[in-house]
Parts: sequence; C-alpha cells; structure tokens
Amino acid sequence: MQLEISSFDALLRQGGKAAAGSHGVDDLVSVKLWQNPCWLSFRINFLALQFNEPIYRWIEKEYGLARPEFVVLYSLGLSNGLTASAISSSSGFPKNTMSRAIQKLIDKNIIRREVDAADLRSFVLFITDEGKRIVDQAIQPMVEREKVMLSGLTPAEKLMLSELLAKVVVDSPNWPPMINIEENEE
Amino acid sequence: MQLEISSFDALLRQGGKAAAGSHGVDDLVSVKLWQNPCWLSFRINFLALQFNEPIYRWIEKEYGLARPEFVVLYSLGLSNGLTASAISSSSGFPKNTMSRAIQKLIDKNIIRREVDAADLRSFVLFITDEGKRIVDQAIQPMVEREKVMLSGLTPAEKLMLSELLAKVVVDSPNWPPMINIEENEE
DNA sequence: ACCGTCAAGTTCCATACGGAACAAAATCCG
DNA sequence: CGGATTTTGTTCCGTATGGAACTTGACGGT
Repeated sequence: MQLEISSFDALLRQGGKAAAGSHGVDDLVSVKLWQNPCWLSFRINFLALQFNEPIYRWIEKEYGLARPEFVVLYSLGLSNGLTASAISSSSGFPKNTMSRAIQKLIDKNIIRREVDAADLRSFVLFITDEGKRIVDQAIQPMVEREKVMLSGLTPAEKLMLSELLAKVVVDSPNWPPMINIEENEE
Repeated sequence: MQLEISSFDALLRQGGKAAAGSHGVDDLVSVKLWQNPCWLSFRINFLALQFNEPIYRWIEKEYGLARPEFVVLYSLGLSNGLTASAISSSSGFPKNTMSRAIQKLIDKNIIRREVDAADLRSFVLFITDEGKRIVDQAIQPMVEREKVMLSGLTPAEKLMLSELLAKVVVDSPNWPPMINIEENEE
C-alpha cells in the first residue's frame, strides 16, 4: 500500500490527532498542531519555549545569571576546560555574546580562564567550586521540568522519543546549509 | 523486568547512541547529546535552532520581515481573523513585541485590522492579498527545510516522531507552572 | 447601576543582542 | 621563509527586546 507524497505529508502532520482529542489546549495551538504544513518546527519551538521560559526565568531570579551566562556554565559543567568558540558553536549563540557572558562569569568568580599554551589566541575555561555548586543546584529543577514535560508518555514512548530526536541531531552535519533557495541574487 | 529510576534515566539519555556512531557531529554536541541529564531540552533547542536560524535569516533577507512579524503573518495564514493576544499567547512572544510587529505589517499593507464590534478593546487581524502571497511563497523553503531535517528518518519513524511530539504538546496544559521550586521567598 | 478587578493593546525605557569591523595569533602555501 | 588567509576573541554601535506602567473597555458582584 503506497501513499502519495501529499497524503503522507497530511498523515504526518495529523500524527497523534486521533489519540488527542481537543483537551485543554488553546485554539490556535490546535490549529498550529493539526493544520500546519510545518508541523515539526512548531512542535519543536513550542516545546523549547515551554522548557526555556520558566527555567531561565527562575535561574535569572535565583542566581542572577542571564541565559548566555548559564549556557556557558552548563557547558563547562558537562565538559570542563572548553574554549569560548566551542561553546559558541555548540549552543548557537554568536561569539560576541559568549565573550560578554564569559567576562561576567569571570567577574563573578564562577569560572576561571587560562591561556592555552598551545594557542596564544584562545583561552581555556574552567568552572570554579562556586560555579560547580550553582550548576549542581540548578540542574535539579531542569531535570524536574523535563520529567514533568514527559509525564504524559509511557517509558517506552520516552525512549522512542529520545532515540528519534538523537537520530535527527546526529544527522544534522549532513544537511545542506540552505543558502539561496531561490538563486535570484543581484 | 523493572529498572531503577536512575538507570532508566541513564538509558533515556543514551537513547539512540548505539545506532549513531560518532559520525561528523561536533565534539561538544556529542557530549551534550549523550552525557547530559537534560537530554530533552538540548535536543529540542538544538533542532529548533537548526530550523529557525537559516529560515528566519532567509525571510528577513527576502521579504524584510523580522521574526515576530513573520510569526504574525504565518499565524494569520493558518487562521485568518485572529486577535493580537491570541497570536501572542500561542507563539510565546510578549504582547508588546507583537503589537509593534502588527503595526509594521499594517504599514507595509501585509495585514489589515478591524475593530471587534463585540469587544471594543481588541482588533481582529486579516491577511491581505499581498500577505497571502508572501506566506504562500515563504512556506516552501520552510517545508523543504523540515523535509531535509527529517531525511534521516524512515517514514514510520517520522510518523512516530510526529505523534510523540504532538502528544507532549497536547499534554502541556496539565503541567504545573513551575513557580518557586524552592519556596524560600523573602 | 456603580465600583473593583481583569483583559487588550500601546508606550516608555533600560538593556541585551548580534552584525561588522577589528587586533592578534596561527596556518597555509608557494 | 614571508605574505595571504583563517581563526580566536574583543569592541563598537544601532536596533530589537521585553518588563513595567498606562489607557481604555469588559465583566462580575452586591
């Protein structure tokens, strides 16, 4: 049984509609869920927002760290001894924004930096004890938030979601950079 | 067979690692994929960025519309006759940002607004022919981008991903608003 | 019908953001 | 080896952003 492209696309964006009902969710959100040619980007962006907004608001209030600063801190928490550009490219923030964030973190004694003897242009960044303390604390509400967001899925579904998202991320280096869809360049 | 919480969490964040290998993907991205207690938010944010960044850059260059403006336009393309606050709440942009975006779109004759006779405070927004033309065009690279991003998945996997994401979004109204994780309020 | 509360949009303003230009160091290459 | 090119990080600066205060209209209760 072979579906045409167009009806498979329609099937895709309707994914999960049957199981859902129209419970609780906002009208326009419903439309953007079920009648949207760009189903992926809406769902992804919506969920990113649902995570980021409360979490970064709380981190700002609790620790006085803005989002770029916390991104630096979190990255170092995962892998100490990183360079500014590594953090910048993995997080998507431009490097000047990272530069400022790093300065502030140094001033606050949350991270520390050493010149890289092998490359005098770049600095290697290390988390301080104070910094380590902050990430360890802040991570708790973050995982809690994720747990809440996933609470509607069964364990098997969570695992499946994790695998599928990871697979897409891993594939990302193969994507064309999307320069000039239409080549009308003057 | 019952897993403890902690080892199931570990399993979750490793989701898909076996199948992946360490192909192409950046070092720090690998770490954030596989050694990250917040696997969901990283994957979601990463993918959102991979979509948004090139798309909105292109839309800005092609049509001179900033992201909030295009969000308004796109929303009206899906469901004409919306109100500013509806768009604001479904998209996550604050209402003053939406207000400015709407003004600009009106100036550019891309949308039009009428006072709501039933509620004199609010305006109902409509897309113009010019606006309709723009969304119809701009949607093409957007769906194309999504197609590229999903090209590493089989049709069955795409469908599964669509269903799982939708299920999570539909569940979102049930989530607690995450006020005051720690209740040390002074 | 009136007053307090709430909701829709706008305006004000300080600030963070990100593009572009820049300095310094590394790398490439003939 | 020496000049062109790339890479790292910082600085400059115009602009978009979003919190807060405000205006106007709706709504709910007594």
